[in-house]
Formats: sequence, C-alpha cells, structure tokens
Amino acid sequence: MKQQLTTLINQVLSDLISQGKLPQITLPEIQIERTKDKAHGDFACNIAMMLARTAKMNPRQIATTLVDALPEVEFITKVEIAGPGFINFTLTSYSAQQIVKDVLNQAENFGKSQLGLGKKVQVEFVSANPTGPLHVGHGRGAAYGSVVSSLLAEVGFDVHREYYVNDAGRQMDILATSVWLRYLSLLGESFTFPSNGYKGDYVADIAQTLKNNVGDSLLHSSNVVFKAVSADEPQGGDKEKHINDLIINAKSLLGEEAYRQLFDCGLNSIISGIKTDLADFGTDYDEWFSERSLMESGSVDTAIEQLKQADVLYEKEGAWWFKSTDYGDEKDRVVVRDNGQTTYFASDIAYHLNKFDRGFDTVIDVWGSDHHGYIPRVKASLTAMNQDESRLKVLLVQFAVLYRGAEKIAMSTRSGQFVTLKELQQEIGKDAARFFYVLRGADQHMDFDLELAKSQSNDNPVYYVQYAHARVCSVFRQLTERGLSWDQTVGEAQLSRLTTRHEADLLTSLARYPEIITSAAVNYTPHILAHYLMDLARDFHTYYNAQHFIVDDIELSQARLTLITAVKQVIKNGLTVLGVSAPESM
RNA sequence: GCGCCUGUAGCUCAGCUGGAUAGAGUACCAGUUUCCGAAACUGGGGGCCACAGGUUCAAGUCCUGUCAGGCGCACCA
Repeated sequence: MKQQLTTLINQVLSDLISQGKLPQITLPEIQIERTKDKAHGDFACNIAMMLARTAKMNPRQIATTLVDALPEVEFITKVEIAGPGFINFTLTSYSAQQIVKDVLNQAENFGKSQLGLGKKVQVEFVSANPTGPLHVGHGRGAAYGSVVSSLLAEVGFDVHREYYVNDAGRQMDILATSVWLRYLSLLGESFTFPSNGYKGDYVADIAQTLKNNVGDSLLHSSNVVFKAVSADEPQGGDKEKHINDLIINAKSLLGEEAYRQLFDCGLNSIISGIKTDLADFGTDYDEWFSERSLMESGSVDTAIEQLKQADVLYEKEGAWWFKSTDYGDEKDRVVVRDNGQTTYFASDIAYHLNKFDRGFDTVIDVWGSDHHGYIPRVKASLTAMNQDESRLKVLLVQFAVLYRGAEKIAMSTRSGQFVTLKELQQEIGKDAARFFYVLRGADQHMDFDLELAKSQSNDNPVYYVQYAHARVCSVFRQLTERGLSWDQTVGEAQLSRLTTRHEADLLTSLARYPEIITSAAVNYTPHILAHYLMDLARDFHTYYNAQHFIVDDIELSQARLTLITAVKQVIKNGLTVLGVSAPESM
C-alpha cells in the first residue's frame, strides 16, 4: 500500500514538473508513513514540506497543487491537506478489509518477502568459550542472534547460523588442567586448588566422568604435579605463572596423547552441554566451526603469510605485529607471540577470511558489547587482505545485569558462581525467557530481575500475547460445542460487515505486520516485532471484550470469525519468528 | 586520559532512520462478568525527553560541549 502511494505521488509530481506547474527540481525519496492519529487518515506524506526549500514555494501551496492533480484512485476515499503541509490519505474500508484474505491465503507465509533476493548471509552468535556452561549472560546473545537470523530468513535471505568454538588456546588448557586436578583429588591426592583454575561444580563432574572412563591411568602424585611450580597468588606469587607452570607439568607428565585425551574430555563434555542448552532454548545452528581446525588445516599460517606478503607485519621484541594503526586502530596488534604461538586474533583473522572465502554476501557477528574495541582490528585485517570490510557487520549486544530482587548478582565463570541458561529455562521457561530478552533493544542496557521473571511470571508480556492466540482457539472450541462451524467462504464474502472501530483497528494492525517484519529485519531490531505483537494482542483483547463473535446474524458472525482467524495466524507467525510457542490453550 | 553504548512517567522501556498534542507495561486510584476463558477490558492522575548551546519549515531524534552510569583500552580468549 505504501508502495502504491509512493509511485502514485512520484508520477503526479513528475507530471507537474513537466507541465511547468512546479519548478525543475530533483525529487527526493518519497516518504509515506502511517499516521499516529486516526484524525489524520491512514497514511501521511510530507513531500510538500521537503520540497518547499528547493522549490522556493509555500509547502501548503505545493500540497494543494499536488492534490488537485491527483487522479481518482479506487482505494483512496479522502485526501486532505493538514498542518504545515501534510497530505493525509484515507483509504476505503474495502481496501482495509482485503488484508484478511491476504493473511488467510498466505497463511504461514504472510509477512515473508523476497527483499533479500536469496543472498547468502552468515550470522555468528553466542560463540562462548567452551570453558563452562552457558549462563544467563549468554542468553541475550542467543535470543537476539537467533531472532535476527529468523528475521533475515523471513525477508528472503539465505541464512547460515554459526557458532565459533574456541577449542584452542590457553583458557582451554586451564580448563583441562582444572579437570585433571579435580580428577587427582578424586583419586585421593591432596593439594590447594589454583586460584586461577575453573572452580565450578561442572569441572568436578567432568573429572568424575574422566575417572569412570580411564580409571587411574592419568594419576600422578601431587608432589610431582606441583614440582617446581611457582607460588600462587594467595601465597604471595603470581596466579598466572602458577597456573602456567601447572599446565606445563600436566603436558610433560601426561605426554601428548594422554593430555589430548584429557583436553578433549573436558571440551566435548562442555560443548555437548552447550549444544543441548541452546537446542532447548530454541536456538539452532547450521554449523559449529572449530578454531582448532583452522590451526590444524594451516589456515592461520596462510593468513599470516598473506599479511606478510602485503607488507603489513613487522617483527619487534621477538613477536610479529600487525600494523593495524595504518587502518585506524588505536595500536598495533600481536599475531605471533615471541614464543612462536599465534594469538587468538591471528585465528580470528583466518576465521573471517575463511567466512569471506565461503562466499557470503554479508557476514554478521553478534558480540557482547565488551568486545567493541575489537572491531577496528578485525576490519583492518580484512582491508589489509584486500577484502571489502563493509561485508562484515558487527552487532553489539549490551549486558543484561542480573538482579535477584534489589540485589545485583555478580557472576564469574572462573569462580563458578553464575545462573546458568539451563536454570533460567527450567525456572521461567523458554518462551518467557526468549520474549523477555528480545523485548529490549540490543544496545540498551538491560535489567533482568530473576525474582520478577520467576515469582510474577503472570506479568510477563509473553503470556499476554500467547493468551490472545489461545483465546481465538477457545472461541472456535466454543463454536464447535454449540454445533456451529466456521465458513471461510461466507466470511470472506462478508468482510464489509466489519465496520466497528475495534475492527478497523485490528485490520490496520494486521496490515502493518509485513512492514514490521521488514523493518525489524533490515535494522536488526527484533524488539519492534515483540512490541508489535503486544499491540496486536491488545487490539484483540479489546475487541473480544467489546463484541461477541458468535452471534445470531450468521453473516456478521462468519465475518468476525474470519477476522479473528487472521489475527490468530499473524500472532502465530510473529511468535514463531521469535522462537516462542503459540499455544492453543494455556 | 582515549574510544563505544546509555540517560524519556515512581520503576522497566518504546518512540517507525527529522514530522502533527511525547507513548506502552508496571505501580497507584476508580470501575466492568446472568454473555465466546477476568492470564482480559474501561477510565484517571503522573514528564524542563539529564543539562547548555547550535543546525531548519519542523529536534526526544542530527551536530558540539558539560554532567552521570555501563563497558573496553593484553604477547587473555
């Protein structure tokens, strides 16, 4: 509808210019928007005010000229000039009613479009280090990333959802060593657990599994394990050095094969936990991409070689540095450490190059806002390798601060004190959790009060929307109980009977849905879909309280049943995009 | 110190890429059910859109500065 009005106005304006009734000016993009106030009709156009300056004419005069030249169009019933020069269009009720047919005909496809032209988009999200279970902090990224993906798919992009598994590097060594130490404790060794090790209960669980699988084959006496290890922080030493020495001892005592066995035991256990947690959370992936595979395939070395060829690396103090300052970064970054190991950044360079090589038109990274300083160096590396960095879009998600009532909950993976995503699901459910996460803009700092979400879950907006869906279903159960049935053909033929204010509001809301999907997708803003669904649900509940659907006037009744079926369909479509269920009853 | 994000009703947040009289939920107050589910609906009070300048027909929205809060500035990932 917007599109039709836009072309109409464009046509009239260019006619007026060629007829000399308007000066020779270049036309800006026509803006048509829905009015906030029904007194202003259905759609408003501000073109007269936009042209006022360049045309050197009074905006109301331009508007008058334009409106006078407007041809008769069947779907417009009234055109008015208002305020400083707005042109307000009122549509016929007939055209508004047709949306019901569109919804029913297109069913689950209503709202979809081909805007994306099938272009390939990759969305990488969550990608938390596999050093522990996902906690509620990761939930927001999971909900946001998966809904953005669904929205892009909805508007015709070919979406590839990916999780980058950081299965290499020091943090993973710390995890493996932590598991090993817990395993040694189980076998009766006694010692003080390192302050920088992973202390969560899940580490002990993995150790137990390890013990069940390998018996005491990885056992070494604590005297040997802690031999020549520098002091830990509580003893006045350095906790980083302490854990490093332990890692070195673990590797040399166990040997490569056994250490790898230990390492993979920890990794696999945690990854499989993450996979089931995300699946339970309604978040599915097309690919789990391993950092280690990148290193073992030589991709990291190849990328570094490519940067050397481009003459953007230099050696200093035994390490290799990337000249990211040449591309606007704050400082240069190390890619190869003085000990010969590549950095995480080196892996990430190779990873992004790999993404680009896979032929995605757009690559989207969803990161926690604490990684924002990382963007310039990644983009710099792509530019240095002759890639078009604008193909990479980084979407930042602000932290959700957890509260239990008025009390803020401090979380730390290392200390093992956190509320897991699994616990959140078990307590408030997938639907409420997802809806809650996605209700706020991603760049908005969010307060997540567990007490509120748990104890007063009735106040959670998700129930409000789901109830609207269930209520429609309930009406049809009632219909059946009364021995009646819905006749879609009759209903569609009688849509002109839908003339009350509440019905007009609902028709308008239904018509907005495709615009909402498009807007939410192109702007990466799932929250506007959540808000829309609340608006639609409110329109429905208001209608429900104001009017009966099952009435003696058969034709009116069928028309109303047809309308609420369309409402049910749109709510279901919207909730599905959000990954929230649409229950028939609750 | 530098960079990114945020500041809108008591609280939690929208505000459609600059539009008409700034909105919702919640809380508070007052109402609605012989009738399709009251997890609902109707009405009411409540605001120097952090502050100060600027840009223009028009600023909560864009620019500059100030103040306040969050995050980041590793040879960690």
